[in-house]
Amino acid sequence: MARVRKTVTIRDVAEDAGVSLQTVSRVVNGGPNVRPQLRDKVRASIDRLGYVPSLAAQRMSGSRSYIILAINDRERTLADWRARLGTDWVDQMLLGGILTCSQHGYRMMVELVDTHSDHVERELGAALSALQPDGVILTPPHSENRLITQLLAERNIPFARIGSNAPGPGIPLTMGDESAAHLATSRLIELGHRRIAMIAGPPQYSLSGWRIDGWKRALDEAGLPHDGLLEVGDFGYASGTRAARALLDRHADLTAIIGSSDQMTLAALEVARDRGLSVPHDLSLISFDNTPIVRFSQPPLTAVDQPIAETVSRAVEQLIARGPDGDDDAVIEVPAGLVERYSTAPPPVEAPAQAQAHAPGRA
Amino acid sequence: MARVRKTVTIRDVAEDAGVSLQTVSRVVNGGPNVRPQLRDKVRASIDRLGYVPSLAAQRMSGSRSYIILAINDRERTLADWRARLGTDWVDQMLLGGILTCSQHGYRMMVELVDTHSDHVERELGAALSALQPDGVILTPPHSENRLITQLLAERNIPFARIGSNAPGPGIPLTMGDESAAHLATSRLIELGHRRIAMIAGPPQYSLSGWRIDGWKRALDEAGLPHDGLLEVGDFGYASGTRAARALLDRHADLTAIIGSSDQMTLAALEVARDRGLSVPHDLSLISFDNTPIVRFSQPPLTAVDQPIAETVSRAVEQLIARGPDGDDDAVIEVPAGLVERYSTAPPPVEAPAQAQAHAPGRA
DNA sequence: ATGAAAGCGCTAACAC
DNA sequence: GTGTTAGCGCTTTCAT
Repeated sequence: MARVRKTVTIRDVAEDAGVSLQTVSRVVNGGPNVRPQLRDKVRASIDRLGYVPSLAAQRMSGSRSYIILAINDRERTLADWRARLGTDWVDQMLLGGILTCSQHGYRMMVELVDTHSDHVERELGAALSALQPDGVILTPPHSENRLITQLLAERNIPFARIGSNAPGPGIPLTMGDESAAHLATSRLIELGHRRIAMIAGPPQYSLSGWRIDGWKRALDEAGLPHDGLLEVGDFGYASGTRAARALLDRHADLTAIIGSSDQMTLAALEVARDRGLSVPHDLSLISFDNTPIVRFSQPPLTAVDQPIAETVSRAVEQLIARGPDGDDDAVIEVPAGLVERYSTAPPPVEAPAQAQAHAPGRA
Repeated sequence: MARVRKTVTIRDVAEDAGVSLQTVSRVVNGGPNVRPQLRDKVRASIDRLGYVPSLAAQRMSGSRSYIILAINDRERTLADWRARLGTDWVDQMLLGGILTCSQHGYRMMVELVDTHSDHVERELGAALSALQPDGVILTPPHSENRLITQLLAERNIPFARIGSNAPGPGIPLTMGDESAAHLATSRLIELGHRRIAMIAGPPQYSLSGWRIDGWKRALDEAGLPHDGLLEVGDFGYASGTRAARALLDRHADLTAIIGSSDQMTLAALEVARDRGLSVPHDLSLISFDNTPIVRFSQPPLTAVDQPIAETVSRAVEQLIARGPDGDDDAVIEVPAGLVERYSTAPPPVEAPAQAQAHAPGRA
């Protein structure tokens, strides 16, 4: 049994280069006080031996762990993965997170923690103790969970709150939900719509409120009404169905709906189809999220695109740059964009015909 | 500035319980030689203090790192994430991986490494040195990359090869590609098809060949021809378009195509549409992968479902169970299933009408 | 069945 | 500028 090739350690490099451990360490970490000549020599040894510092050892010696931990809601994430509906939130997080982390020599790990559970603290605490991350990224609905933010603050671990702009510890980042909703609503108004409804997300999410605010503001600015035009869902398909039905029942003159999630908007599309309403000719739809499937619905949905990758990337940068101090004040806003597809058009000239028979699609 | 609450270490527990460090360690790791009485006492202290061992320290002291590293092709993965086509390969890996890892007290990390690059060794070597994972999961095309498997074998790190059944080090796992292709083809034959083409994946992927084998076997068993009915793509959309056109040009009597990826099959669907061929009435289509979007095409595609989560889960279990030894022999096969949707039907009674005008969909 | 001692690979603090 | 010393938190020996 051939002896397994031992791991190359800092000691090997030191010997090879004929210097002390400390010098190697300094070179590796770009520390000062190393003569260029020696530095190059050490570098050469490092390359030749293929030395890479052990994360564990670095962590042990009291320096950083070089780990950023991204925390997602366990229940929702698992449900998304299992449903296979193409929700690519986690993928986009990884895209932004892994790339930016690796640029700084960090790694990103993802952890699922249950919000609803009363053992959030245990769960999260365990992850923190085991991993000892240098930074944590919180996503809704964790971003504003007091138990979580307090725990992080107590342990003095820098963290980012995505989808939260509340004061307090942690770096707040948003995707400009108010502006995005305003933008979407304005676009609809521009197209000529006067009755624009919104299916909002659940109130536990701050961004649900921001989107309502943006919608209302655009309506107000145009002197348009919004009473009775708001329904609240839970981001899920079924709630979208309920909401769309209620809205359509209540307002015969409704010509546009903004849904606060793809699933709810897709549900609205289905409700419209059931009622013989053509989208976008009788009813315009704008969605939030812009997950892959809205490009494949009939018609493809106009949607507000959440810049998740970019936001996570920014969060990582902040976490790494700021380190353990806590200048948490300015909210970082990464603006969302509006992707226009085929679910938006000018409203019908007359009120939409009730259940007009229209060209049958398949099914 | 209040002193940050120090991390709870094994020493704290030892003091609290009035025992030695070693005893605590034994309790934590389920070691033998601890009186139940003492064990309970220690456990109580652990709970009270909320002690969780530091991964880094565990790793340092020569025991396991409790990390499983999943390695994906950098280029392809980033392309998928950026394209936002709903490819959920990584999500499914995480679903299977994270859950199974956490059941055993492990964590999963994902790393992107570039196959094509000549610095595979450096890239992968660096990740291994930094992370020192207890196990590695390779996915195609890495699974059969000699540079990678050799490196892993040399370093004596247990690894799983997903999508590879070659002999050699590493635990081989497949998703039964031969059987799946056979199943899909048989189903088509059962429906009455006699001319069944295949658009295969690139030859660098073993599974491309297996799928061809399964298709041929089913054809042979039914006494059906397969000459001229095979085209090779690269899994991408454009290659699917090319292949479908070639196939349709060559065989006026073609009534079914099996595509070795969703993108290629979706491309075939588009080609059929362009030629006025109705799917499934003129042409049946079966896809491989079953990513979310094939449920939303018109019509939704019948597809072979790759049990990625389950396969990764099995890989993790093997890695953890086997440890550093290497009984690498039996191929573990996690069978794929066939999800029947609406792209498959009996072939037309006559040869399909050339460019028959059919009900216009949107666009 | 339990404890004491040594050391994993690295960096911070302090010499020189 | 560079080397030496001490420890990080844990698990291994090895005693007892």
